[in-house]
Amino acid sequence: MSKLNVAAERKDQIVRATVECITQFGYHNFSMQDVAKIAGVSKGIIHYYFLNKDDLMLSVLDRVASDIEQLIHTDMDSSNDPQKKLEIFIAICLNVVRRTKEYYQVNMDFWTQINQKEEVRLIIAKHYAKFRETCARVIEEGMKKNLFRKVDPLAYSAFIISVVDGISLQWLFENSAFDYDTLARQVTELIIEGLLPRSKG
Amino acid sequence: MSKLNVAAERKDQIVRATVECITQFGYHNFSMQDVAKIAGVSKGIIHYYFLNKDDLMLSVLDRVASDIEQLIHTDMDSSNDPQKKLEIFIAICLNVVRRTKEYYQVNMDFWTQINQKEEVRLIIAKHYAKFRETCARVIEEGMKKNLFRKVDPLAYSAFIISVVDGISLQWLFENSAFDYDTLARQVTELIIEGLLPRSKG
Amino acid sequence: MSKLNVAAERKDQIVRATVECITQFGYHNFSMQDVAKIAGVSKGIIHYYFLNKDDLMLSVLDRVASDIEQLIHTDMDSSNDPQKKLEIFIAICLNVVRRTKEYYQVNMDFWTQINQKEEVRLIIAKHYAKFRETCARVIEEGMKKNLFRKVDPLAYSAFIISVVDGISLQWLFENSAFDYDTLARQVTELIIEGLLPRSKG
Amino acid sequence: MSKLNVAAERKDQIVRATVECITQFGYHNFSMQDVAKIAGVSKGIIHYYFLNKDDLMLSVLDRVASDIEQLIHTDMDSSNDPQKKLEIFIAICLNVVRRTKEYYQVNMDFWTQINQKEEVRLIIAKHYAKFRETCARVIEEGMKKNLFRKVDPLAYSAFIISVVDGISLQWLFENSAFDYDTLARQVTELIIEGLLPRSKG
DNA sequence: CATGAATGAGATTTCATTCAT
DNA sequence: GATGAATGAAATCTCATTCAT
Repeated sequence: MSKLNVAAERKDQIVRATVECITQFGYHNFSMQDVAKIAGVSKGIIHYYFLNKDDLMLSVLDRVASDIEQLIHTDMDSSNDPQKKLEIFIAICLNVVRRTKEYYQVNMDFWTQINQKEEVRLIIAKHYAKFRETCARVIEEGMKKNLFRKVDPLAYSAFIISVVDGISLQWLFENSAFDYDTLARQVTELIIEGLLPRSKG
Repeated sequence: MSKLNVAAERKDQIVRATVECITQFGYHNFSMQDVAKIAGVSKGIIHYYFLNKDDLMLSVLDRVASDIEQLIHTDMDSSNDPQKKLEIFIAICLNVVRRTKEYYQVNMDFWTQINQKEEVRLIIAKHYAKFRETCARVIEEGMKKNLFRKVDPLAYSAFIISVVDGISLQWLFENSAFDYDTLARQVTELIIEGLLPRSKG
Repeated sequence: MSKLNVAAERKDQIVRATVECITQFGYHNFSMQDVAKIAGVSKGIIHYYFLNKDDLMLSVLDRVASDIEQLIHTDMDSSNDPQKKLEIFIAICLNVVRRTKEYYQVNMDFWTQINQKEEVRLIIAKHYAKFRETCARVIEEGMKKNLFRKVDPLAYSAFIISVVDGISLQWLFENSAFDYDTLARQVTELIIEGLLPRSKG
Repeated sequence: MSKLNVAAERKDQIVRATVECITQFGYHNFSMQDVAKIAGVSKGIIHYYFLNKDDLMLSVLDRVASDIEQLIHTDMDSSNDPQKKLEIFIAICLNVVRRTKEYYQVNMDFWTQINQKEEVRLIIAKHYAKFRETCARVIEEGMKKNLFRKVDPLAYSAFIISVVDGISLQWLFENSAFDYDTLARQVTELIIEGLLPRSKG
């Protein structure tokens, strides 16, 4: 393995260990020592690959965000029908919190940093912008094909993402508050209905 | 001032200083010393009134949650029309994050604790349950008056709250991502539309 | 009740509460607050009656020491035979640790202070001197009556007290290390034997 | 120096500094800071080598106890005569408090912990059990050789140790209360006499 | 590259003592 | 006499970061 790959491998190893730490001990309850132990490396080497803890955390954020993104893109390309695509998008987003509750929480942990660390805010903002973009392009496609009525694609995307985030949150707080699958079906229907051309009264 | 009031006053003073600390330094970046300085009291007295930092934080959560609740209830009672009431509910919720961005963020900071501290999770869950309940009762009223179509009131409430939470979040991450007022109008319309009786095709 | 009595009563109340605290929480693990709560008085009043915590502790030492002393004197006066008297003395001393294990431990807790607080050392020294004196006077009486052989009364007293203290200690460390009553009988016999006139070989 | 030795050396350094602190400031009147200063290391490193203060204290107890033990064993093996051996045992024990007054006091300081910390009690109990064992084996040897009369070896050992502990204590409280050497000779004689076969009257 | 011993700042918490009421 | 709110010093312990090896 080349030197470059060794470095990449080590960094990955450490980032994964950090994610593990966050999910296991909580965002603010783990030490570099914990990361080192789980990664199976020495404490010193972490500071060789990462400037400091903040730097490491930013790498974690990047990793978590792109993992979720990749998840979505992979599945969405399986259909050509805009409505189907949207339904898949919503379904995947709604499933993230259930399939990888920890990942969603790690992600959420970073939200609280936006006020103190502009860099974190920027990454999250970029991430959400991408999401809206992805969603908006599908809506535009549907509008072009006259399958959807005329709406502001980005605004409607923000609406869609709001719903999935909001539902995920409420479920995290109390997962017996409602039947997740039923609610998922209902909100998907509402979202799609809102896009369909209005029948003349 | 009577002794009883002194205690209440002091507790309030400390809780307010803590909120100030969270908004200023971040949830995990302030010390009891900071609270003491901002509250204008000694470090020791905080532990006289609060068992420990956790206990203090729970008081802060309680305070923030009930402040938001009160805000909503006060304004909602100004109308008798279910649709109007819902519109007010949505408007207020959507305004919380803008009028008191700090409050919303402090509130959000607690979300990340739900995995580590069951007590925090329970308080937040209770808080959201109340919100849904408030919302659901208005929907039920609208259904009874045949103004709304038949829906599951609690599920639809979860949906409404999802939207306002999700929009608020995205706005926090990047408040130039969309025009807040326009989006607010649009999602309100979508939410209300989803409740209105369907016109026969 | 006169003012003087009120003061004495309060002091007694506080000293007793302190003894309770030591036995319950350990010599160094209780606060003035604990004393106040158990005594049923306010924290402030303790400092009215006692200069500070050290002063209070000295009162406790006095109390504990004289309680044990009184216990011994009361029972020893029941006989006139020097040998009987000594046997009673030994029996009572050996019983202190079993009847009031806590008292013996509180007493012991002060031993560790002798290096830091001369005043404590003096009180304990005085206490032990009294013990030896008490014992020595009985030995002298026995010698005068030709019941005991000629020994140094104070030295032999030190020996007697050594035995009862040492046995008590070992029993405290592990009360299943030996059968206490059997050992008590044996050492008593040895002590008395050591005092009896030697049979000519 | 190898890394393994560095750790051992550092631990030893810290334990010795702690003993120094106890003798100088008293068992409960020294801080980790004090230990650090005397050991010439940083505060942090103590917690690197010892889990916490309790852990450090247990190491100190271990150290003190085994030091005393070693002292005894070294000297006792110089004779083969059971009576001589016992006399040496008694002499050494009685000398510990004089030669290393501090050591004896540190040891004593732990006694007061037996009620609060079972682990401490167990170590002390084990320590005393060893002492009795050592002593008992010599007595058994003397009995086998018909030099001593028939006694319960462990019980008599408890008696012997009682005497030396008790004498040591009284001397600590007031070292002018009696002439130590004279008393030492007297009690040794009494102890040995108690073991010799009784002359028929 | 890699280790882990070492540092020292800083956090939470406890508590004897004071003092206004 | 009596209260208990308030203080502030001090203690233990954690941990990111550095650096000699």
